[in-house]
Amino acid sequence: MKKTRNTIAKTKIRDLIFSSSTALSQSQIQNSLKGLCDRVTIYRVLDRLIEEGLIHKIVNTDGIIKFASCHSCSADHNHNHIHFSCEKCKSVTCIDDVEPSYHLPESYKVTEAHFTLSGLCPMCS
Amino acid sequence: MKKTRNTIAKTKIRDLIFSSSTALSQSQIQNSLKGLCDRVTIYRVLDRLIEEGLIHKIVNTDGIIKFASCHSCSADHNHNHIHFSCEKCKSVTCIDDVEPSYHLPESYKVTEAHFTLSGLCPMCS
DNA sequence: CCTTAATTGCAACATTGTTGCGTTAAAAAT
DNA sequence: ATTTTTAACGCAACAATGTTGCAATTAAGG
Repeated sequence: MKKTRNTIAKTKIRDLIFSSSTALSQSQIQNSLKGLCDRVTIYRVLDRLIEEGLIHKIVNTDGIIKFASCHSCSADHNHNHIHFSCEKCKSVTCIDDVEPSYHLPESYKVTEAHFTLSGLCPMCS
Repeated sequence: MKKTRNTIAKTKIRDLIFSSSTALSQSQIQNSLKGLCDRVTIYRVLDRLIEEGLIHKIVNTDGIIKFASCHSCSADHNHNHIHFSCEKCKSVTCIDDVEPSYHLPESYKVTEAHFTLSGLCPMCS
C-alpha cells in the first residue's frame, strides 16, 4: 500500500484523540487546533488515521460523528463494543470489554454491531 | 398542548412512512412526494409526527437519519428495539420484539438504548 | 361564512463534508 | 548536503442537509 508521512497536523490530531478520554468530533478537533491547519486537512487526516487502524469512527445517537482511539481493539480490531452517549455533556465514551448480546432471525447476516446507550455519564449524574 | 391540523402534506408523509416496510430518509420522502410540498415542510411535518408519537427517528450506522412508524411501541412507547441496517441495499428495518441485553458500570444512568446491527438483509443475502 | 392561528413557501443562512488543482514539504535517493 | 519524488497541504468551489424569519395560505371551530 501507499506510504504515509508524519506531518505536524497528523501528529497533533492523533495525539489529541489518543489523550482524550472521550470521542471527539471534527469540530471539536478544529477548535482545539486553533488554525494549525485547514478544515479540509482535518477530514483527510482523520480518513488516513482510520485507514491505518489507529482510530475508529462513531456515529452518535444524535447523528454527530465522533472519533476515538483504538486501544483495546488493536489486536483483532473489533469495534463491537458499547458506546455511551451522555445527554447532558454530549460526551461519547467507549466502554471496553462489554460486548452486548442479542439474537436475530436466521435470515439476517450480521457483520457489525453498533450499540450505544444514552443517559447520564458518571460526571453528570 | 397546541392543536394540530391534518394537511395534505402531513397525511401523505404519514401514509408513506406507515406503508413502508423500511425506514425512510428525508430525501427518500422528498423524492416520493415529487414536489407536493417544500423541502422545509417535510422537515417540519416529520418533527410534528415525532412529537405526536406517530413515528420515531433512527440514526443509521452511516449517520443518515431515517424515520419509521411506531406500531409495536404504541403502548409504552419504547424505542429500545433493534434496528437492522443492510450494507448492500441501505435499507433500515425495525426488528420488533427483540430487546438487546447488556450490563454497564453502576455509575452510568441509562435512559435509552440504540442498537443497530449491520450486514445483509434477507433480500440481499 | 368568518375568524384565528397552525401550516406553508420562499429566501437566506449555517454546518458538515467533498473535490480539483496548484503548491509545499516529508523522506528517500543521490 | 542537495536533489528528487510524491504524499500532504491550502484554497476555492461545490453539494447535501438542516434551520430560521416572515409574509401568505388554509384547516377547523364557532
